Amino acid sequence: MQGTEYGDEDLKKAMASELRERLKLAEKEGRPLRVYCGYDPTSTDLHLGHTISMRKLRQFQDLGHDVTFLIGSYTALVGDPSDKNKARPILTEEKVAENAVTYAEQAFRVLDKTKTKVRYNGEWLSKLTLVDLIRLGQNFTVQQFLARDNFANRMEKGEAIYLHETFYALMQGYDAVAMETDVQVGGSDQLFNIIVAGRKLQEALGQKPLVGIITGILPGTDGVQRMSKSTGNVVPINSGANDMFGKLMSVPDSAMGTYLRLASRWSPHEIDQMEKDVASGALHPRDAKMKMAGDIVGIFYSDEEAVSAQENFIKTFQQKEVPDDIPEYDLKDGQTVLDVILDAKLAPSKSEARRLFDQKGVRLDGETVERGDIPFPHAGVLQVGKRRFLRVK
RNA sequence: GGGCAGUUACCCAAGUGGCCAAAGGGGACUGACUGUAAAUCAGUUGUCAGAUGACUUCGGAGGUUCGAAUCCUUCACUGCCCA
Repeated sequence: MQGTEYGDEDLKKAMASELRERLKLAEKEGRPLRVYCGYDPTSTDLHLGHTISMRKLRQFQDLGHDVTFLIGSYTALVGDPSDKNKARPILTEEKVAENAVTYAEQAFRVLDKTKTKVRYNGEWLSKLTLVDLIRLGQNFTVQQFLARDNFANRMEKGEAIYLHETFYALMQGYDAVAMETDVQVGGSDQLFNIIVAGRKLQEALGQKPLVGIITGILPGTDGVQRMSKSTGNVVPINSGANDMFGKLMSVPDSAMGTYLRLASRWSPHEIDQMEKDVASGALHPRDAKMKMAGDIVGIFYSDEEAVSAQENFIKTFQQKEVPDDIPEYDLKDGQTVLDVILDAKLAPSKSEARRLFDQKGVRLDGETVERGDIPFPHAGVLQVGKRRFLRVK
């Protein structure tokens, strides 16, 4: 039950003991537990936040259980109201299908491909009739839904709560039924969907209610808000080791503990020790964060790549040197510095580029370029801001 | 179906005829500093133009006015109350 977050001790105890029971039962029946976690393909890229539950799945997998990576092809059409204070725009079926393809593939950076079942919940949800849906709805009261945090908040603020949003929990609950789930993994924002909807529906339909494994929620690079694409604070898992390392280094110190606990490979004991060392001054906070970044990068890439990402980072940001692999650009006749910046998309508009010059944010081979309307002086490395580099030839 | 309130830039939000390219906050970006793309401090944050200039923007479309984010008409959307 490591790294779990129920927000309620009693619930946690109950779930832990149910899990023990369930394990015993499964052993008696000589079968592994059926474990799943669902992911709605609402964007093309998975980020670190998604992987917290995936790593839990991986643990079950390593222990020999039967793990399903469920792609919420149907639930994505509705949009989960859980993590929102706003209704999510409804995706088209084509978009969902397109996203779904890239999802599983990225998931295998964490999960064992040979032991993972990939399924789509459209498989059974598309077959439900209106009557079926109504029957499912009979198991819940409106009050139960209105009591949920997110709905209650929106209610209070006078924001719209659409009727279709309430279907989401029913759909997810039905997933559990369709797969005869023993264990469902999900973030604490899924508490209602898992513990209330899933368990209730299973019971109502004559199954043993599932055991919910509720993981903590990873904050984004701002260190406060939940990691989510729409907030723009994500650490993508597919953007390269260097980028991932850098993004992890930009996480504020205050969120380091959460990151270590949820996303690193260290045991709680090792993490406690690390925090003690930082507190006592034995370990520099910057170095602790580097260790953290290196470890997490190592999970998705390799430890070698993590080391080189770290070297790259030190070079670029601590010693302010030019990183190794940077894009190249062929200078054309008569181009000004401004032209090059716009053409290479180092700035989105002329006005913005001009501001960068005013703010001394443009350098060529380390020398500040004061204005953009001059012909490009000479070949060299053009740096815009801290992070954008271009080798101009 | 009726009544009332609302829709402002990436997000929240002020502005109720000219002093509005539009306060404030968040975010983002840049710089300084540093322990890092952390923290802190300062600046920038519609587009275009060799400055004080031009153009587009305040839900959509029309209109009144010398002049509209602000007034009127209409349409769309949201909330609340009544049914």
